[in-house]
Amino acid sequence: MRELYADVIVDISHEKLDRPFQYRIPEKLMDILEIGMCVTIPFGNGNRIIKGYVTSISDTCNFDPARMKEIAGLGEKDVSVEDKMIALAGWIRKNYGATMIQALKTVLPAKQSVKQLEHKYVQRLIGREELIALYGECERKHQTAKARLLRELLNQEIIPREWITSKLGISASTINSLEKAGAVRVVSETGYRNPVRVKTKEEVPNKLSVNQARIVTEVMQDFDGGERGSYLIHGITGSGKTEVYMQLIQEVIDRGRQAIMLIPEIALTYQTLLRFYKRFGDRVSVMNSTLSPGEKYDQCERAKRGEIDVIIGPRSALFTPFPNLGLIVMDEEHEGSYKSEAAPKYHARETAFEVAKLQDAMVVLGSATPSMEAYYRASLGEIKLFELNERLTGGSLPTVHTVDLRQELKEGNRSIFSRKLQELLADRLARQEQSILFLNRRGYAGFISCRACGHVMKCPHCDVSLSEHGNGQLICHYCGYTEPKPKICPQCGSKYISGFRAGTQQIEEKLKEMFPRVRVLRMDADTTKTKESYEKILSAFANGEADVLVGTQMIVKGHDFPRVTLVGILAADLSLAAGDYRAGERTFQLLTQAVGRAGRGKLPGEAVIQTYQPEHYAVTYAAAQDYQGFYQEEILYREMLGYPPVAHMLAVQIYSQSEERGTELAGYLAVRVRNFDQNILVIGPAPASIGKIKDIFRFVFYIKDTEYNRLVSVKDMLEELLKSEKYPETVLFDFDPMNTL
DNA sequence: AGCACGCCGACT
DNA sequence: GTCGGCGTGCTC
Repeated sequence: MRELYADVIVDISHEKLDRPFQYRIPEKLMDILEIGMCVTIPFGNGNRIIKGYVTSISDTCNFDPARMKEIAGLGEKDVSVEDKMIALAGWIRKNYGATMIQALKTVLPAKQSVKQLEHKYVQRLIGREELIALYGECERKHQTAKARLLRELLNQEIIPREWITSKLGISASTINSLEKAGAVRVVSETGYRNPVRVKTKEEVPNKLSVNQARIVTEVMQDFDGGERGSYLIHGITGSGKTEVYMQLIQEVIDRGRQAIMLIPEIALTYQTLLRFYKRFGDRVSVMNSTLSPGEKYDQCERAKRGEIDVIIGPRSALFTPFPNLGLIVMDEEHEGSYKSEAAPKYHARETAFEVAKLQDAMVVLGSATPSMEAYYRASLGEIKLFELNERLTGGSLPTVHTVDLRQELKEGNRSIFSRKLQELLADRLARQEQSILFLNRRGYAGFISCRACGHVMKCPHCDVSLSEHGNGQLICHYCGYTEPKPKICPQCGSKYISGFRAGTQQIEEKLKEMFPRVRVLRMDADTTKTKESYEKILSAFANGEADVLVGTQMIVKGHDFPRVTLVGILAADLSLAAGDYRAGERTFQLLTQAVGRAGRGKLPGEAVIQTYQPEHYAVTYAAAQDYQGFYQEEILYREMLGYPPVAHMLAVQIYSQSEERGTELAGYLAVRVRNFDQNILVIGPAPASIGKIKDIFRFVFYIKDTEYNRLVSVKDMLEELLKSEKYPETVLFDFDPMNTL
């Protein structure tokens, strides 16, 4: 008979206990117990029974077997918010692959900072006379510790506990005995800091249009009927999705429930926040990556106590422990930043469905360019679809010109601006209207190569080309390695070594050559080191301090510029060249959103899409602003090749310091998968497309199957294998990866 | 966090 | 000697 052991974390909030303890699994639980389950265990010298959670199960014991205790039984589950959160961590671990500890860390706020901000105080409960009497008694009995504390309490009615234990050198047992005698009380006063100063609430619920109101009514009808559905609002930019979200949130609050508002990190601007503060006042709070762990913990505590009704934040806001959650809204649902980059690589959309299920809430997704996943689910009827087709401001969709760059070159135009774009730019400058030039950055960083021999300057630590920066330095965007730009080619000695000048800086320079008096603002990773500078550039442009805004990805999102009447997309198809299965989707989304930037105000807009592949469906449908058309064609392609969302995919990534060991392990794991299930499709292994980052070699293989759960069982098998045969390499799992590069 | 253990001064 | 307050350290 095989013995099994379980690692259990103890349900006591204290640093010293924040680690697993190993317990023997009793026979009756042998087949039932799973990772993530709640158990009761005897703990400490008194063997008092407390609650704990199973973080892993193994057949080896790492503790003196003679002293190891047995699990007492199963604990009650799903009562408190915490238990639901831990159940959620278990679900994440199972479906995305990670250790239970990692999963718990993503779901629960950092515990270590608890004691710093949850200030505990010792408060005097008895009157002055009584205190003096007690003090005298202690003095008489030579109870020095008590006497010291009581003397302090004579001057100060309430003293921070921390100060007592450190400065006065009095231990917990002394405080305890005084508490038992009824002389003092320990109170935990939590002085919360709201990270954003609360603005006064101005009641300005804008009147909803007929279409907007219809959505709210239908969703709330379902809700009141006891149905907890999922919804997708497909609304073009400017159609007023945010108003619908806010009204839904209000309705949910009116029913005594709380709401989570998910927003991509980059769109979490002060403007957006302000709208919510104005509507919900101090009942709304923000979660964001710039908050300290302590502040994040504060927010969770406030939510738990029912001091707030709404939380706004990026994907991590999903784990806010509301006592009575009613609604999760996910704006810009297609955004890639909703997928976690670190293990567990969970997707906030799928996780939101699970959170909603656990807490009896509903999910509302919204996007101008819905993800294939969301629209596919809608087509299966799993999600209710709403369309918002009209711009509230009355602005019309821009006229789009598609320019074939090959044709331009043939006709002798070697500039980065097509003749059409030049013409329209000149026209806008003359009319004093604003323009946006958008550079599709992917693979477009100005790399340096030799014109004589073709040698490309690469980072010695990572398998990527170095980019040129303004100051004559070459930099690696993965590890930050820099070196001076060489004068001659290190390969052949030719002096004709130079960059393809096409970064945002070069565009700015070219623009100034062409229109000497043009006022340009540039926005890219260089000019927006801080969040502040990002907002500063945007508001400067909104104030009309420049004629042209040049930038990458980030200018496409958020922010409304009513005076922009021209958008130029300089190289539309560079993201198509990336060659992974989401390239078409990403390109379509980027182009649609970029085009949508033009003509947001009263003036009609125009857009120029410059491309080498004008016939590509992602380009043509984006130019026509035709989401349906794009979806139909793209889903066909996904179906044919068995890609998500029609089928599912698991990327197994192997990171190793040694090239041979990495290759060997990747090969071995792939073979094990093939043997595990003959019918499953395994692709690879191969070195990752960036084969080396910071001197760590990267390998990857892919597994495809129509059933997600089959991939989960493959992952379980590999996790088991990796645990029993300890390897120094890191293996990560990525389900339905966002990119396969 | 809670509990036992062991040290040390005080008192029968 | 023993009683009891009080700090220390451990908990599978």
